[in-house]
Amino acid sequence: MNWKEIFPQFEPGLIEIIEKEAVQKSFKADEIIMRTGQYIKSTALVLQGQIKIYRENQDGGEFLMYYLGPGQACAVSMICALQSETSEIMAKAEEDTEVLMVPVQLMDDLMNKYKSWYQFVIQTYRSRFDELLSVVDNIAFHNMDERLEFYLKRHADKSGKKNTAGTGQVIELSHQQIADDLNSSREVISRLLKKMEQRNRVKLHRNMIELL
Amino acid sequence: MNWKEIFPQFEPGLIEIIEKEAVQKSFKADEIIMRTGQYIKSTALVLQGQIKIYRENQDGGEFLMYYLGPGQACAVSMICALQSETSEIMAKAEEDTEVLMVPVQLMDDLMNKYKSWYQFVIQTYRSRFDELLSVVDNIAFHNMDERLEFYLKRHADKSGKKNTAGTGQVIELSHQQIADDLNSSREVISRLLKKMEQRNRVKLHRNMIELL
DNA sequence: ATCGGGCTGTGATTTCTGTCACATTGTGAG
DNA sequence: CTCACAATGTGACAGAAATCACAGCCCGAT
Repeated sequence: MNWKEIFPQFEPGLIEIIEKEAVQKSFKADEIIMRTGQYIKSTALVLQGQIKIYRENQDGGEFLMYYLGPGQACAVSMICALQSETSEIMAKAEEDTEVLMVPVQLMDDLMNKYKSWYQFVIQTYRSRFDELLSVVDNIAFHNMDERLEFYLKRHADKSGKKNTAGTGQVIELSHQQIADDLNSSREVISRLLKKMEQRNRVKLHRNMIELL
Repeated sequence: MNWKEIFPQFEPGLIEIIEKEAVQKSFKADEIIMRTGQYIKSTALVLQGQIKIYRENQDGGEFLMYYLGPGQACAVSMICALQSETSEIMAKAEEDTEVLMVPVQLMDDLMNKYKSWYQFVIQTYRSRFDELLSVVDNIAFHNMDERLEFYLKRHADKSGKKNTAGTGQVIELSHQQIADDLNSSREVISRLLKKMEQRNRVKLHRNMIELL
């Protein structure tokens, strides 16, 4: 795949270095790309697919923070980079995904030499930071029903599937998967979805939710 | 006040520019330094005191995210900087505070010319990002009792007041103020504090809490 | 077709948190 | 000292969410 089209803003010299030093990797849907506590050896540039970034706690709970799509990169690894530290987050492939792994040793050098890389890093940080701010908003100020609506809308936007009639978006997830991402329980999500259906916001099917 | 001691890592050229272009400002305790929605004209470097950074929602709720102390800077303003945007956060002086205001127009230039500034920005982003991750942790995975303990410990560490015997830390806040910072209600905080007192974790006084 | 396992629906119960109402206490201004 | 007011204590209640228990349903493998 021609990754240069995904990052058209990169300068020729930068492209050359990445071409030489980076490794392309593939991940299947649901495969874990980076675990919490793992050492960070490279920064991931997403070429194709979607990656979900989670925060985990000690006793198995996980909480979805945001998505990374083509043209985006993992902010955490760009900065933790400098001092070979361990990851504070977990990354999981949402769909089959193609990723370009750039060794962290290059980070400092790229930052200094290539304006387009520097711009990219700054912009990545800014976006991720803003997204974290909305995440805080969501859990600090909103109940589960509103968080669920936000989750569904965002998922639909990111995965971009339409129903056959083209009249609405479609989400192919079980209630259990949604509950996991929101660090809630299946019953709560089922009940809230039922209420949403009664208000004509969604239509429920097995392993699939239609947004109206 | 000699601010160069607070930022000893800055290079001579950088110090010179800041000396020429930046303005020093004072804020009284509880004064609001930056409001949500306000245009960002400068980045704040904290010289003295403590600043609290809040996320606000539409209906008057506010939620404390983290503190900025001497030698630290507002990450948001360093990045929002580039495209003269409005602030996503609110900053309030916790104590009487001295701040150095650096015009945002300089940001790009400083980043390119001064390695020590670049390092500082990167490090600032990294720290703030990590702090936001713990914030998410806290509200996503913990109940109010644990969040309260975390809040008290952090406040005590940042303000650094000791009791007369020197046997513990002291927090000079009313229950209402704590409730506001945690986006909770006074009664809930009062009750949880009572429970903590029964477990000998704190000793309660008027406008003051002793950590044991 | 049927069997079994993963989804989904639903009631009952409990815990946590927010809200209202009101009593009590501490403290500083006069 | 006394008064006013802010801070704190507490009971009652409501709603959100987690948990447990179990029933019914869909769908693919055999």
